[in-house]
Amino acid sequence: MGRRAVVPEQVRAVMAGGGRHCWTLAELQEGLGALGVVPDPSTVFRAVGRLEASGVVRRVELDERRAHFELAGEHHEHLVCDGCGEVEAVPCALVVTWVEEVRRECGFEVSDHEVLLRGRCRRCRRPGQQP
Amino acid sequence: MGRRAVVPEQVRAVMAGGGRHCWTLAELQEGLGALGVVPDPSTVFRAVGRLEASGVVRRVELDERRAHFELAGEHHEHLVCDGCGEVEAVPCALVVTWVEEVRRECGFEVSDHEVLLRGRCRRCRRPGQQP
DNA sequence: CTGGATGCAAATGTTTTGCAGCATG
DNA sequence: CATGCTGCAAAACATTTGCATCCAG
Repeated sequence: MGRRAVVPEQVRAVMAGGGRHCWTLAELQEGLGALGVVPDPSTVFRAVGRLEASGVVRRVELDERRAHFELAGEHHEHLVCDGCGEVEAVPCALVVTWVEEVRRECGFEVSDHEVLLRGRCRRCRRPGQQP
Repeated sequence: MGRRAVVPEQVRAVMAGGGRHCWTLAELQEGLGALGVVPDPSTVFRAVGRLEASGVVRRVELDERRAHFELAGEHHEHLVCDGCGEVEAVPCALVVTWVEEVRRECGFEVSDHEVLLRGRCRRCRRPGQQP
């Protein structure tokens, strides 16, 4: 019964394959285009919505203008470079201690965290390469 | 020469006075209304823009739907409660050590940070008060 | 047939800009 | 006067929804 959903799996493939840590809807659509698929924006929107509901994809609060998503299994903290705008990632580890302290001192039960660090990446810190 | 800008200072007053940690443009306009001023949304937008440019106000990436702002001097980390939606704040301290480690291990020079913790606040953890 | 995914178009909500008017120095 | 803030209106932009269609079981 019903039609089989194909776009969500393609979106997942794009996110797993690309050299990007987090994706906007437009970037996902562009990535799908590279696979020869050109779905409607609303279809991408709904596909990501389903992936998010099923826990495969995670919403990331990175930029207040557009939504960003990443694969849920790949959670990491984000380093946004003021120079080139690239988004690096580092695995989250130290945050755990911070979370503990918040629970103890504020009575706040943390279930999810997001760390955003802005600054200059190694490349942009090298002189002669500033954008 | 020129007209003296009045709205930016009023916006600043609202942010300094209210019991809120960060403000959307709409919330700022509402706050201004409580002071008897009802400027146009675009005026609030430009006022915040000026305050941000002059370093008085800081943009906070909290929700991807609307922009949030806080007073630059009052930076803190944010605790967003999944229950009531309230935004608490804790002063940032431990983040410094984390920042150090990122610089050392990733070569990333951090100039700004933002920590977002989601979970349940003390009140919402108490049974019988879940929204 | 039936249920669900998809495309198209339009609604929504917020941010952003263009332009004319006006107040202030 | 000349500068630059302000309001009004509209544009721009991304998200979200309604509806008709199409496809697989």
